[in-house]
This record gives sequence, structure tokens and C-alpha cells, in this order.
Amino acid sequence: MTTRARVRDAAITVFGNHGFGTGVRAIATAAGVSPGLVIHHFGSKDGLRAECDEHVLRIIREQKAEAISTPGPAGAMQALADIEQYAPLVAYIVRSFQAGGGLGESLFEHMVEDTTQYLELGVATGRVRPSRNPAARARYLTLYNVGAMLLYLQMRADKEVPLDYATAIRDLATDVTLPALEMYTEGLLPDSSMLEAYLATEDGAAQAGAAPPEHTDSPN
Amino acid sequence: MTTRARVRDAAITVFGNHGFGTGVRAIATAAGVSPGLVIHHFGSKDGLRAECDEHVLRIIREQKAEAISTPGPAGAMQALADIEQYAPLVAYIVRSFQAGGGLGESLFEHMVEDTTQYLELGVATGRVRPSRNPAARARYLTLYNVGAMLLYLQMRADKEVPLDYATAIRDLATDVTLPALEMYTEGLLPDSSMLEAYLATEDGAAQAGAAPPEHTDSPN
DNA sequence: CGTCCGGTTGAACGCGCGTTTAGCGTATTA
DNA sequence: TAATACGCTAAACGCGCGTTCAACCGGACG
Repeated sequence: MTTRARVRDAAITVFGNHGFGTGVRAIATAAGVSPGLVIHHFGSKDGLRAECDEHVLRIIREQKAEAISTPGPAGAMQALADIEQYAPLVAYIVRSFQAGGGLGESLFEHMVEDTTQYLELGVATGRVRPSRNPAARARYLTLYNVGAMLLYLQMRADKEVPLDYATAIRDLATDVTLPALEMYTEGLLPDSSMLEAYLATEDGAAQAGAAPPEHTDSPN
Repeated sequence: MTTRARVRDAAITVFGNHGFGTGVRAIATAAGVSPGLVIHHFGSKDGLRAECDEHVLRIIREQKAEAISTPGPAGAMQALADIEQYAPLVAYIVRSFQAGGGLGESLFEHMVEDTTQYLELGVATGRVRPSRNPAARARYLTLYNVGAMLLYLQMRADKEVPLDYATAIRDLATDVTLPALEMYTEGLLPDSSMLEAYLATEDGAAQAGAAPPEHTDSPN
């Protein structure tokens, strides 16, 4: 394994555990090299960061991103099996979302796409109710599930300890599964008056119009 | 208005617009004073940050936090009226959630409490379906709505421009209202098999057991 | 064997950070 | 009026940051 790759992997781990504010010297120490060599290989700290982003994205694309791109409580179960193995990657990704950079947005768009296909399949096989605007629903579900997970992890990570993502996500699943399933099967509102009122507005009609305008209450 | 308060308010604005990494000198310039005076008044940068947290929390408590503590698409509408006025506070709060600190958690717990009462009222008046575990549902709804909003705002804020929170939140409402209302009224799953399967498990029974074990499908 | 060249080091540089300190000006007080 | 306390500034200090640079080392090559 080349030194360059060793530095890159060490950077991913250190960035993930301590944030992008960590100094080059700490990364160099973790990789067992000198600070100057890091700059020599990657040009600058930003260059290193960019190469880390690229590498993480490449790994995820290779693995088809199944572990994180399947939202909802169903896919989360089997994802826990892999998450221990990819813990440094997960930490890095969480930091990337929090810090802004392009990687978070890129991953998010992938997840939206995967969710869209996942929901389409569910609708086709009758396991998911159809929507007036499938694209908006897929984006909504992705935004809410990813956002909630990030907030949950971040509130847990306030302690200095690097945080065990596997157990944290397990705890999240424990806390969330019942209300999520309730929501998914029974909804929140006892009747459809609010939805109909919204659909009667100009905005509501426009939003629903992006999908087939006819709407069926029961699938199959 | 005392100079101390002017520095504090300038710090809230600058922290909100450019993050907590901003230097003391920038805050001092924004407040029209010297860097040394900032330290002289607040002891250290952390002391200043703590006083900002305290001040923000006090303002929100005074205003009963109605603008941000009522989740769901209903309360968000009237909140937009006030949000322009409190834009610096909102920016600071968003930064606080992203950066960790105690303020985010504190606000979150307040929101959970408010959501609990809000949902209880809705259930009592028949406008919201009852839950097997109202506490878990309130926490779930708060976590998901706050998390989604933070993620949405943060992905929008990637540009250097300070970001207009009023229009951003309006856009979020536009994107989310239809799928959210669909979800709230019709759910996602066509039948209750998954929910029943989960309730049959040990975990599911334990989670549902925290609420009154009998469950009614229709309110009133 | 001599030469060269890429990988690597350790020391140094410049910079901006948070913070300290000495001193100034002004208003209050005896 | 003289003394004092306080708000405030300007300059500096020490530190850690990202980055640069001269030198070194070991193997490839003529």
C-alpha cells in the first residue's frame, strides 16, 4: 500500500473523528509521516480534503451505496451489518454533511434517486401507496430521514469520545421504529380535510399536477 | 444601549452569518470596538459565546418560542411572519445546532415538550389520531422536522451569501407540504402488516407498552 | 562506481488567532 | 481642585496553523 494512500486513509479517519478543523500535523502523525510530506503529495490541505471526498465517493459508488441510500426503517436493519466495517467512512460522511462541501449534496442526490426507484418498485408491487407527486415524495422522505439521522448523531456526539455509530444508529432505530410505522400505516390526521384544502389552493394544485392528476385512494 | 450589549448582539449576528470560527477581531470591528474590549467584557471568546447562548435562549423563552417550536406545516405559516424580524437569531440557532454546544439540545427538548402538548391537544379535540406511545411520537416528529429543516438550510447555505432564511423556509414549505400532507393523511403503507409484525416482536411490544396498551383506531 | 532522482524529513517562515498589558481620556467623588 | 475608578484603545506576546525549503537517503541507471 502506497504511502500516499496511507495518508489519505489516515486523513479520512482523523477528519471523521475530530472534524475538518484538525491540523495537518495530527494527520501526519496518525499516518506516521512528516507534515511536509502531506503537502508535498496533495499540494495543500484543501487538496487532501478533495482527494478524501473523491475517494469516499468512489468507494460508495463501488458498493452501490446500499448501506446508506435505502431510507426508512426497513433498509436500516441490514445496513447495520456493514456499518461497523465502514465506520470511518460513515464518520467522514457525517462530518461532510455538517461542514457543507460538495460531497454531502452529491450523496444526497444519489439517495433521492435510489429512494425514487425504491418507492416506484414498492408502488408497482402494491407494497407502497401511490403518490400524487412521486418525485416530491422521494425527496421529502430522503430529506427527513437523512436530516433526522444527522441531527440525532450530532446531538449524541457532543461528548469528546469519537462515538460508536453502530450502536447510535441502532438506538435511533429503537426510538423511531414505532412512531415511524404508526405514521407510515395510519398517518397523523383522522380525515383528509387538510389535504383536500391544500389541493384546492393554487400551490397545492401545482404541486400535485406534476404527477398524474387523477388520484386513486387504494392501490392495485 | 450599553456597549456590552452592542458587542453581544454583533457577535450573535456575525456568528450566525459566518459561523463560530469567526475571529474576535471581526466581531470587534462589527461592533465598532477594539478586540481587547471584547475579552475585557466577556473574559474570553468562549465566555462571549456562552453569553450569546444565554441571551438567545432568554429571548426565545420570553417570546414563548412559538415561531420555531410548533412543528408541522400548520405552525410554519404564521412563523414566517416573525422570522424576518428575528433573522439573526435564527441564523445563530442554526449554527448552534450544527456546531453542537448545549443550546441546540436545550431548544430541542423545549420543542419536544411543546410538540407533546400540541399533539395532546390535537388528540383531545379529534384533529390528530392517537398514538400507542405519544411521547415517542412527539420526539419522532420533532427530530424529523427539525433535522430536515436544518439539513435543507445547510445545503442551501453552501454559497457564501448569508442566505435569506425567510425565503429558504418558504421554499422548504413549498417543496414539502404536499408529500407531508399525503403522509399525514394517507400514510405510506397500504396495510398494517408491517406495524403488526413489529408490535408482535419483543421490542415493538416494549415500545408500545409505554403508552396505554389498548389502542383505538378512531378517535373521539 | 558515479550519478541522478523521487520520497521523505526537520527546521523554519509568515500569518492570524486568542489573549495580555500598559496607558489614555473622561466622568465621578472627596 | 485633586484623586480615583472605569471604559476603552493600541500594541504586543505566544502559539499553532498551513506551507516552504534545503538537505538527506536509498535505489535505479549509465
